[in-house]
Amino acid sequence: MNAPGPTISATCSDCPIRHRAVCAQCESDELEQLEEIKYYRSFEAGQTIIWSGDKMGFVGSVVSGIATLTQTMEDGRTQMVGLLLPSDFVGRPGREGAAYDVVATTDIVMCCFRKKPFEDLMVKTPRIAHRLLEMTLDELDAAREWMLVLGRKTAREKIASLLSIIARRDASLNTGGPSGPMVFDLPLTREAMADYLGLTLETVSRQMSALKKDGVIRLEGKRHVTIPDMGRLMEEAGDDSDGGFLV
Amino acid sequence: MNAPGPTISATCSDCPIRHRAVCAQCESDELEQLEEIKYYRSFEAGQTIIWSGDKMGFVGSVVSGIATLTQTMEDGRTQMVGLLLPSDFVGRPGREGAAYDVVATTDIVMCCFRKKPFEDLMVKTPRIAHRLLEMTLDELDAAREWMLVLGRKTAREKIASLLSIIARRDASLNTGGPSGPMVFDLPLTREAMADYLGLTLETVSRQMSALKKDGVIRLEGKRHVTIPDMGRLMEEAGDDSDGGFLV
DNA sequence: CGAGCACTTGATCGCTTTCAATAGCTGTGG
DNA sequence: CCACAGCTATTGAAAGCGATCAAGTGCTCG
Repeated sequence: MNAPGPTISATCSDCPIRHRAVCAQCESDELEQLEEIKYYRSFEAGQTIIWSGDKMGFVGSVVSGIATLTQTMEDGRTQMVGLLLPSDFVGRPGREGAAYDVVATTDIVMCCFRKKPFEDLMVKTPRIAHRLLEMTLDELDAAREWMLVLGRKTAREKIASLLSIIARRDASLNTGGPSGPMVFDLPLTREAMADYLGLTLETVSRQMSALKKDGVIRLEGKRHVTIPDMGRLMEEAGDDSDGGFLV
Repeated sequence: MNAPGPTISATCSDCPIRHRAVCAQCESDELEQLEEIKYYRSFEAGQTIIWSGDKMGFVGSVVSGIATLTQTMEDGRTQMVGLLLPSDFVGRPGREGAAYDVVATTDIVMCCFRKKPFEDLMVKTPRIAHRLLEMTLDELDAAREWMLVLGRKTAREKIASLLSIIARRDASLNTGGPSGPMVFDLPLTREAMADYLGLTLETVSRQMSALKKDGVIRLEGKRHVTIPDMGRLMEEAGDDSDGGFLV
């Protein structure tokens, strides 16, 4: 089996993703019902959590760590189609098989629910279904934003877009305001960035170097990134610099 | 105002999209409630139905015709992020402004619901919320499929992918089985195809000519397409030819 | 110290874009 | 009835960007 991590505190009220995950709107009695069908699983960095096409026995939330959703063509070309961060939901109620590979990028902890009981619970508690709809609509928006990046942006703009997305998400989890320079660690290898952006890893590397040379980003080691001027980065991404969050 | 078409029969039971739209799972009493808040609107080909950023007063379903969802960058580059066919849902309950431009590609009829009453109804009737979740999950799958096309396929594969998608959707609406050659009219201009695929219209035109020369498709006029061998087209699209619908 | 891995950098190739000219079709008006 | 504008689509030639092929660097771990 796979449970490399230490024991995890099992009460929902202590849960770090309590107010952002699929259970966010649940009342305490509903939480108790969820608590009965939930269990935690840990995966190590690099492990495949779910294989595309396999039967899925569970759905669940990412508690900590990062995972990716990828599609692969017969000849091996791959495209990442989702980046799963803490509180993101995995699995599709109502479908038997998985449509994508889910791979742990870092060590990861998931809060899993057996699929059938979860589906039953969804019918009984509209708050869960409602929250899931909300999250799915957000994911759809993110996917469409990404289609613009994939279809119409240059390599340089793609890299800048990815960096600005990671920077913003990091900011929303940590310090409140994007005041002053932003600093974070890239959670992805160059290859994973390439799979996300529809590029080769060589091009990713070249554009990272170019952005560094032009002073748009600063790099310490390969992964530690500093953004001195967020507005500048967003210009490079081809986005409006006045940070309009989706209207 | 805009109502070029003839009067439209207003009873849900006669509705051509009754069993596929957001109302598909409703019982007759629920339909009656929907009937009270619904109204039809018609738009002519080329008309913009909703401008990105505008306040949306309604949500609704496409009854007949085709519309597109597009995003535009400041410098004018555009990417289509959705293709709306009959029964598809437009609008996002719970959000004020529109995130994308919605444009009628053909003359189109929509079944609209005022947003606020629809949102109230959604809370009261789980069947509507459930169906909307189902449809949103399907759209998310389609968007992710499209991310693979945009990120990793060649121009030739992109064209073949688009043609096979249109051919399959057409088949599911019309005759039952994909037996023998498939015939349909392209609902999109070369430019719209290019916006869908992240290509230029010249490249679209060249690849259409190439597929025609190689016997993968036949063309009469600019828009009337015949697919002699669907398996061949799917190979050209880089998909498995044994028609596996998403596992 | 050497193997393995992630990443960087260089040189070349080729696909898609860009720029440009032309064809075919439809509707309008002299 | 034909000329012409306006639009969509096709085709050609040249340029550019990212992919591909190929070394080489730097780090970690045994």
